[in-house]
Amino acid sequence: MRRRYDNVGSAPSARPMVTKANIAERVVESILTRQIRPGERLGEQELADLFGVSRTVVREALIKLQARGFVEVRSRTGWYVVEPSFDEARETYAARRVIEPGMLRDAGKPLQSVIRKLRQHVAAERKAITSTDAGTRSVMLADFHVCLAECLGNRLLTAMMVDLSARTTLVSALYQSATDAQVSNADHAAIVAALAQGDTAKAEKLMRAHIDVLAARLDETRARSASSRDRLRAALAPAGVPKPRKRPA
Amino acid sequence: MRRRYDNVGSAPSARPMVTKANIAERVVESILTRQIRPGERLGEQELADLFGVSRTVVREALIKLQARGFVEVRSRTGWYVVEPSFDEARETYAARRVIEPGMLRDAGKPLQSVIRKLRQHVAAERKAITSTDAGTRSVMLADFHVCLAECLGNRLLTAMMVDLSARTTLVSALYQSATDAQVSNADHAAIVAALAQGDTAKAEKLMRAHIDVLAARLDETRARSASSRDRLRAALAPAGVPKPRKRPA
DNA sequence: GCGTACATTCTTGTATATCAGTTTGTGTTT
DNA sequence: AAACACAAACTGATATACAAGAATGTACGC
Repeated sequence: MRRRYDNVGSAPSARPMVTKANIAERVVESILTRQIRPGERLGEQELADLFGVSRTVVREALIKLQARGFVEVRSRTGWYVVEPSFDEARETYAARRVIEPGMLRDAGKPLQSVIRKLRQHVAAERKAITSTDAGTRSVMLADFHVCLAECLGNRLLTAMMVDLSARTTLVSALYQSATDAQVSNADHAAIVAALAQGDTAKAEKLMRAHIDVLAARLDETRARSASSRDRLRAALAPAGVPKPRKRPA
Repeated sequence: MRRRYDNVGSAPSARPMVTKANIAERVVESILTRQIRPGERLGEQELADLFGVSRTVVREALIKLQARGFVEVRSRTGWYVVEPSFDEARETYAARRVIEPGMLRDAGKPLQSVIRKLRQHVAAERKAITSTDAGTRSVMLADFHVCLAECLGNRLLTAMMVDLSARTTLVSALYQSATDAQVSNADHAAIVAALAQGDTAKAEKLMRAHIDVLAARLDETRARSASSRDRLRAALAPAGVPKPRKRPA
């Protein structure tokens, strides 16, 4: 029988000793990389088997994610990644429009080290854009905003930005086509530049514009959901669309 | 044996059918009314007995509260209401300074019904001030900020403000003496007035000043904690303070 | 008297068992 | 063939059992 702390110390790690924090983290990561889409089902037993723990641990992880607004539970039916409504999608960007420029406004003259770190991030973004992996790319772009919060040194706001990032990814999966990474990267660079020269007002303005551009790309008609119901509605469009012929026999 | 849904419909309610949402809600309420102080212990079994449910339900409620930053768990020792550090206290106000004026900025010209509701709230505050109950009073004042978020119609930001309110209460319990309700109420009134005449810029400014006043009242030396360790440090001051004489016997 | 080892108790952490609602498949009836 | 009734399987919700660690009280050795 496998002991509990197999992988502590120098043990060659039988299995990675999964905790509920790990599970929650992995789910959030998968949301960010779009490996998990809105509406996707996350069964307790399924995850328990996958991670090799009891349903209890999985359940507690899911409850945490529920509190952060990433999943919801339909009683005796299943856990599902949330599918923000179009209204909620707008509210997500509205919240970011409130918080992010606000952070910059109160930033003061950032330290040299902060500027450096942000520049590094923007450079990393640029490099990532050439990479073929669309997942990495969008994670990188989203992470800029978290990085910013982190750099400005408020843990509360950073946590909020982490959650807003993931939520934005979900929203984007539902209501936006692929975003232009080049443009976003340029925006980020401009914001950092303004910050570097101490012009927080300008940085604030740029950030607002940046978010508005993103929000403007919300497309209500898109809504290609992964949930059975909404996906159905999209697939079984009531009229106008040419349907494939019925199979002869 | 008691059936599960005794209290639905017109049943005279054997017991109130407590869910984990109820428990979490009650704890937050108690934090807001300062019936529960930072550092206070919340044993799983204790709460389970109190609410008449199993530890499982209590535990899940606590995990939710943990995700919202209200409680923390020390392994195999117990759950405790968080005691924000002085830095975290400042960050709490910093976050509010970012979010609340930002909300007002993006508010646009609020609807007449919104103005009315806010005025009602401010009036209710004024009335509550004369009440002797200090708990009700501070809950009311804190709720203004939530009410504002709610009125401006962003559920995400509202949820954030709810959590920030509770957190502010905890911070206040640790690092602030009783706040001047009169002043706060007047500030709120002024903000609503500015909002009513469509001057969001002014409202924004007033809000920033209001929060700054609150934040300025943070007193690091105060820190009268309920946690054993910190309370000890305060009680057993190492030197300088006159100590009561030893008992003769 | 003092310090340490040990045992007891208390608390959370994890797993399992049981309960109850939802969904879905099937057979029956009309 | 369609509608309905019913039953079986599946899933989360809750309670309980047990394990493991932390804190504390106690007895022992010095």
